[in-house]
Amino acid sequence: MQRAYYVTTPIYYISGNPHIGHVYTTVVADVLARTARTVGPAFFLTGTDEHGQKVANAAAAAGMSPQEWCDALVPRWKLLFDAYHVTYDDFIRTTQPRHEHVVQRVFERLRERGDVYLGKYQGWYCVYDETFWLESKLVEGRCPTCGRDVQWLSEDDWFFRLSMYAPRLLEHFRAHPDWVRPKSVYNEMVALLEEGLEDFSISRTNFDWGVPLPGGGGVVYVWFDALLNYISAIGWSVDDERFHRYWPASVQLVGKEIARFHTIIWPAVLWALGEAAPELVFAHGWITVEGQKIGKSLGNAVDPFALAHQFGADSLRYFLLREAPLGSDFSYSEEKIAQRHNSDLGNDLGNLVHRTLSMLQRYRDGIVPPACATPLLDRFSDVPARVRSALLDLLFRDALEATWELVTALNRAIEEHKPWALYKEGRASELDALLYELCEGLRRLAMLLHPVMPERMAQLWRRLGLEERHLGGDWDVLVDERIAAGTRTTLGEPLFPRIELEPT
RNA sequence: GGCUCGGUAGCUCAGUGGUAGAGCAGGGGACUCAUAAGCCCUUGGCCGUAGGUUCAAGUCCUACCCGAGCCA
Repeated sequence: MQRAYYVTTPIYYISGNPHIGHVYTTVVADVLARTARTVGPAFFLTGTDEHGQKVANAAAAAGMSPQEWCDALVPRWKLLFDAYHVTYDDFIRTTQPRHEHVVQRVFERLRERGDVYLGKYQGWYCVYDETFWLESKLVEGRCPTCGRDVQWLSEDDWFFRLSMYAPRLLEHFRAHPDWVRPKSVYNEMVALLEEGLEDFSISRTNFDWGVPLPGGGGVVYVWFDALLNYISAIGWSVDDERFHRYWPASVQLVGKEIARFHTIIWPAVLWALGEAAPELVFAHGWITVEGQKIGKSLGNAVDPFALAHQFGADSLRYFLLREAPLGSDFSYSEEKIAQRHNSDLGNDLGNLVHRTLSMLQRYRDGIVPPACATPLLDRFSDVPARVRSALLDLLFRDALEATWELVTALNRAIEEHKPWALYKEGRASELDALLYELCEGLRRLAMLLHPVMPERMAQLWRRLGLEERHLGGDWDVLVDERIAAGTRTTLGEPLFPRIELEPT
């Protein structure tokens, strides 16, 4: 049985509309999945987190049942991911029976094993954040994170014996210093573990929009329910062979605010079930606007559909991967996007494509000349391996910089050999050789950049007269194939037309 | 209050105790296939501050300042 590459995003809480931060996480996962698929089988999971009081409240405010509310919002998320060319293999919703079934099975398993017990849960509760607070944490009697009023709750809930797993967690962290990235998050989690852990409440009785506990007595706490999506989607306890083809996950992407759930609670739960911890949890930073976190309460959320329309989804994908450091916050602006688009995509890459295909059209009727040696490309023969390994290691900036070495080299080759002069002087074989190498170079660029800019690179692939089904295949095979003499190319409009921003 | 990560060119960031770097932006030049693009050359640095260790510190140590976060 071949192990597959398994990448997950967080499931997105469906109390509101998606913003650019959700696009970011999901696009990163998509690039990983697309890259992994060039090597072997891969599975990319995303989805929505639909339980909890906040969803119930939002639905009530809209005059809908919680399920109606979720059903109405899910298509918006799917449309957004489609708009950004995201190729998830599965989209899980925590209200689906397949998920609820697994959640209940997990609870039963933990109860059988004695990993949960019934205890008293009480404290000041913030409905908005769905969090209990100690008296000492309140700020002027209000929620310390959102400033809203809190209410006193006291209920009998099930607790997971998280404290019992602290030594094993610490041991796991020490034995796998790279399993949580970036390092800052790893260090913080180790510090938490060294302070010791409290047991974790996994059920609620104060509201009912959640997975019912088997045997009654409330619902599963939304956070516990949500974590289990990563294994319910791939058939835990339902199809063991399928489950173990994917688990443990290769990469689980999370926002830094939920690193704790994914690197402390999550592995402990998995161990309680007899399963392994994920291989890597990567906590990414936030996309901010002028340094401010994006949020509907701040009124600074930019419509991600509008951004895709304005700049092109692939340009946005490129921008986020090239410019944003994955492990820390990133302040974006339309000026930055336009600048990256114009300099890298328009001037360097797009113009290279256009001038090459234009000369091929002018001098050779758009037909790829006879195959010949490609000494320049041979000098860059290590680029595909470097790009692939950087992408799979989540070093997107490195991957793109390595790719641009090839872009620059091809632009230089044109200046150096001056095909317009070769043409005028009738040096046909030299002109053929140069044009052939340029075409083959473009083909490799389309291959290398396809995970990042799938739509634009598919377009380039078509203009090169290549069969689209080959794009996305094994890079080693693709490199060996080379473009065939006689292939008919098309010039077309610029791939990345320059963007001039309106002065504000 | 304790802790973590960061502070390097106008911007985004690399940097292994051994002559401070890249890309973009800025300035200049030659060219014409091309999206006024590309190519060549180039300006630009108290490496947050102050001490210390060392033959030698952006790099190691201490304190402090600023930013982001975690914990109490």
